[in-house]
Amino acid sequence: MIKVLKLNVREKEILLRSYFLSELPSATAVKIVDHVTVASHEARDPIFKQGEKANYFYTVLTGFVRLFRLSKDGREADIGIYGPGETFAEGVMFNGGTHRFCAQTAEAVTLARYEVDKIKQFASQDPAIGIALMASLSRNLDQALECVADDRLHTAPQRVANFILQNCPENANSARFRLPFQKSLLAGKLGLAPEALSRAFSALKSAGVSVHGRIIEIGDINALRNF
Amino acid sequence: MIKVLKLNVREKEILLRSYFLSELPSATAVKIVDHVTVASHEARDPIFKQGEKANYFYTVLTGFVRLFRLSKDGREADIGIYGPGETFAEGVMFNGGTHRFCAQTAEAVTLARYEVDKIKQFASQDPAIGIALMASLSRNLDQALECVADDRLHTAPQRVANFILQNCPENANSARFRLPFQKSLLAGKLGLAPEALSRAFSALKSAGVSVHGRIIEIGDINALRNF
DNA sequence: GGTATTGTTTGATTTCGATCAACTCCAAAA
DNA sequence: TTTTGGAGTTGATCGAAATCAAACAATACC
Repeated sequence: MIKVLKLNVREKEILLRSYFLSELPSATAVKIVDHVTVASHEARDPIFKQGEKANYFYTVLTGFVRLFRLSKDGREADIGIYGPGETFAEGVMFNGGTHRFCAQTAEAVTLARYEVDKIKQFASQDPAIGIALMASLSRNLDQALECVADDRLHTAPQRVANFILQNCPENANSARFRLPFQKSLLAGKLGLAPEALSRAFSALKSAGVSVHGRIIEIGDINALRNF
Repeated sequence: MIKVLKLNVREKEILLRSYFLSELPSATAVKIVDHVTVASHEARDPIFKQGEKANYFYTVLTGFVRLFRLSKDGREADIGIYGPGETFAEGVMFNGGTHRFCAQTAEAVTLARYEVDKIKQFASQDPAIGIALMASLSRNLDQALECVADDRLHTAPQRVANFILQNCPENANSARFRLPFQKSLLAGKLGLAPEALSRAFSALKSAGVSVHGRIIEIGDINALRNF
């Protein structure tokens, strides 16, 4: 069940700090925010399906969203997980207006929705909007290319190590953080079966990684870099 | 060895028909073309390396270019092959000005080079230029996501079948075409070792695919779709 | 034309991760 | 408290593709 609402103050703030809108002069950003609607989704809700006409693209306000391809035989492959402040499906503005992938909430989620037609119109008038959109597209493109390279070069434990390192500070040599979502979601993001993720965590014990529920502790960050 | 030259008439035409510039009103496209330089590369030339400062992005005029990640231990993973009319590395305009990947020619190649600073300036004045760049970014983003999904969902023979189908007409049920580049390059593009590509072609014999050098013949396109 | 070099195929072996099945753990509901 | 269901782990097996090695084909070079 989706509920469509107006933005509250808190949501406006998140949105203005998002990767997309934070690139813009604040007057421009505020103007765009005025045309945004908020959609509130329950866990496991479909947001759109591949093949559907695309009327919106989205920025996540709270929660996490899973973008995936559904194959003929019903299997799903994740191609991206998007969290607060991240924008997804902006590509539909330029690829014929049809969604190429499915999107689903991983949990309860609130989304900011941009109407494709309106934003297109804004972008054709103000170059700054195009530039902000390009920054978002570039970011997503880099992440996708990074993902291909990571899949092709690294084993499961190495990919998990890379993910952990992205959540560690640069300077310190030990760290601890909490996974922001379920392990099964992380497994999908890394292109692994849940069993393989579990085994990868076990393999990383020898590199000083210990896992308690969603809490990850890293004893020696440098050791992990060379795993 | 790189040679930098001015554009000749033929090259101008290819460029104006490229995915990037063909989105623009022709007056605008011509203005941009005036600021383009041409670089002529030999086979196996590096174009740029990951970590380098990025002064240009590129459209291929002739030949094929390989974009890849180089891992710590010296292995390479292809993340994209770009041919005539295709633009690559436009992302550097928005990600801090550093190349995240390596690019190398697969054979003798001529490239159109866009100066990042100049195009940024143009884009900040004319919204149409930003829109054309977004179209190019979207295209590359979609391809990258498609690649992740294909890697994760399909076996080697299925990925090869998909590639073949992309080079077949929609309507007919048999076809024949010539690979535009070496099989080893195709293997890399599909994330396979050359041996695996060879074996995949063998496996596709049973689906009516026969290979003679670079010539691929498909007896029953529909059969291939369900492989 | 012959020879070196590079690209491709084929065979044997190994490794990684998927899959299937059983079990543990935890949390929410009755 | 007991029960139920979902998430995660562990074990055993299987299959796909990498790797290593060698033969073979095609091409460029002298």
